[in-house]
Amino acid sequence: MSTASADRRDIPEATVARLPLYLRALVALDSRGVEVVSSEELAEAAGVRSAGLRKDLSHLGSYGVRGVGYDVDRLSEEISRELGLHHDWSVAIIGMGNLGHALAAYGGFATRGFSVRWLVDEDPAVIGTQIAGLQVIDFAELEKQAPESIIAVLATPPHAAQQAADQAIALGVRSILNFAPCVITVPAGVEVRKVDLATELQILAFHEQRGRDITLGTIEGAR
Amino acid sequence: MSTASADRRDIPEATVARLPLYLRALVALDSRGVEVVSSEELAEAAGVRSAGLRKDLSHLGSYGVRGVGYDVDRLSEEISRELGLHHDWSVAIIGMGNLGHALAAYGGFATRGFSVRWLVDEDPAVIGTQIAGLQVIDFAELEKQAPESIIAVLATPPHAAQQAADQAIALGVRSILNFAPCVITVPAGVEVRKVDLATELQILAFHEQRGRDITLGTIEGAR
DNA sequence: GCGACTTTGTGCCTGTGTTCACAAAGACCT
DNA sequence: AGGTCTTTGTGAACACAGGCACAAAGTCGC
Repeated sequence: MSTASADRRDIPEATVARLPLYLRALVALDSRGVEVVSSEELAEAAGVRSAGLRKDLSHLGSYGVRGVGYDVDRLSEEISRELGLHHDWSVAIIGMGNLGHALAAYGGFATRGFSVRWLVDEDPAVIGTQIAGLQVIDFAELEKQAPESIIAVLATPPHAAQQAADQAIALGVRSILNFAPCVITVPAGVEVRKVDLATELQILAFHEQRGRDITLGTIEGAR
Repeated sequence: MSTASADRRDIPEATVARLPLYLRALVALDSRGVEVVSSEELAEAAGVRSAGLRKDLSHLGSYGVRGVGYDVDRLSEEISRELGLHHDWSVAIIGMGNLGHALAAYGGFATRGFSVRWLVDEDPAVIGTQIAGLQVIDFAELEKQAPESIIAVLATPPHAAQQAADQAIALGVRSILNFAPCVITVPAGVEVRKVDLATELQILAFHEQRGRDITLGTIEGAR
C-alpha cells in the first residue's frame, strides 16, 4: 500500500545488470507455457540466489503475490518497460571485419529488442557490399540516415576505435558497446560498455592456473 | 624487504579482472618504446583510477620504484606470470555458427597468450570443413586429440549449450567462456564466464532510456 | 469464515571493493 | 652529502553488494 513508485528511481547498477537475465529466463518460461513462477524457480533459471532476485525485483515495485509467486507475463512486461524495450532500439555496427560481420549476421538481437539497421565501415572496398541483407555504408551516409537515438557497436581494430567512437558521438550516439580491445575516451553523458574476449580468457586462465579446487572451499564431496 | 610473497595468495577477484587491462596497456606502451610508467599514466591508459591501480599491483608484490614508477617490461612479466600466460593456452571453440566462425578467424587471441587449436561442431555438414586453417572436428575426435588442459569457448545455439558444456567437461575442461544466451549448470571446480551480447545492449538501453544526464551528477559544464 | 501454509518483501549484518590522503622510500639536483 | 621532490604503497573511512532470516500478506482447503 505504500508508494512503490517512489523508489523507482536509482536502481542499483548490479540489479540493472541482472534484469536482462531475468527477462531472458522469463521469456523462456513463457514459451514453455509457464504462467506463474516463484522466486526460487526463477532464480534457478537465471542462475542467481532467490533472496537476491527478490531484492532486485523489489526495486521496480511489488509485482509478486505472496504465497503464489510472480506472473510471468506481467513481470516480463515490467522488466521490459524498465529496460526501455517497449520500442526497438536501432543499432549501428561499426567496423566490418570478422567480428562485425558475425554480429551483423547474428540473429540473437532481434528477439531481444534490437534491430541492426546500419553497417558502417571506412574501407572503400567494403562500402557498398551487402552483408546479411544490409548495405555497408560510410559515416557520411549514416549521418544522413540516422535521425533517432541509436546504439553503436564498435567492432573496429583497436587503432581505429577511438576515431570511430568520436565520429559516432558526433552523430549523437550516447551508448557504445566496444568490442575493440582498447580504452576509448568519451565525454560525460556517453555510456560505454566493453567486451574484450581475450581479457575474459585471461581471467579464466588465471583461475585455471591456480588449482581452483584449492581456492574454492565449497566443494562438497571432495577430499 | 618484507616477505612480499606471503600475500601472493588470494588476489581479490576484482583485481584479477583488471590485470588483463593493465597488461594490455603495458604491451601497448612497450610497443611505443616506453620503458617506465607511473601509476597515474598507466591508470589513464587502462581506464582506471591511479590509487586503485596501485592497490591492485601491490597485491602481486612491490615492483614499483618510488619517485620513478614501474618498469614496463618487468611489470608486464609479473602480470603475465600471475595470469599464467607464460605458456600458451589451447582453446577449443565449440559451435561453428556465425559467432564461432568469427571467433575462429579472429586474430586477437594469439597475441594474448591463446591459440585456437580445435573447432568443434556436431553438424555432419560442417565437420571436416576448413575454417581459418583448421579442420572442424566432432567431440569424439577432440577427445582423441586433447591431452592437456584446454579452455572451451561455447558458441552454440542456446538449446545446445548445456549438452556441449557437459561433453566438454567430460573431456576434462575446467574453464568455459559461454557466449550462448542461457544459463549452463556445471559441477564445482569448473569455472564459467559468460558473455551475452544482447544483455550488454539491454543494459545500455536502460541507461539510454533514463536520460543519463539526469542520473549522472558529474557533468561539468553542462546545463 | 477461519486456520494453516506458502511465498514475498525487507531489515540487518557481513564481506568486498573503492576512494582518500599521507607517510615512507627512493631518485635527482646542487 | 644533504635537501627537495616525485611517486609508491597502504591504513582508514566509506559505499556497495550479497546473504540470512523473519514478519507480513495473501492463498487455499475445509
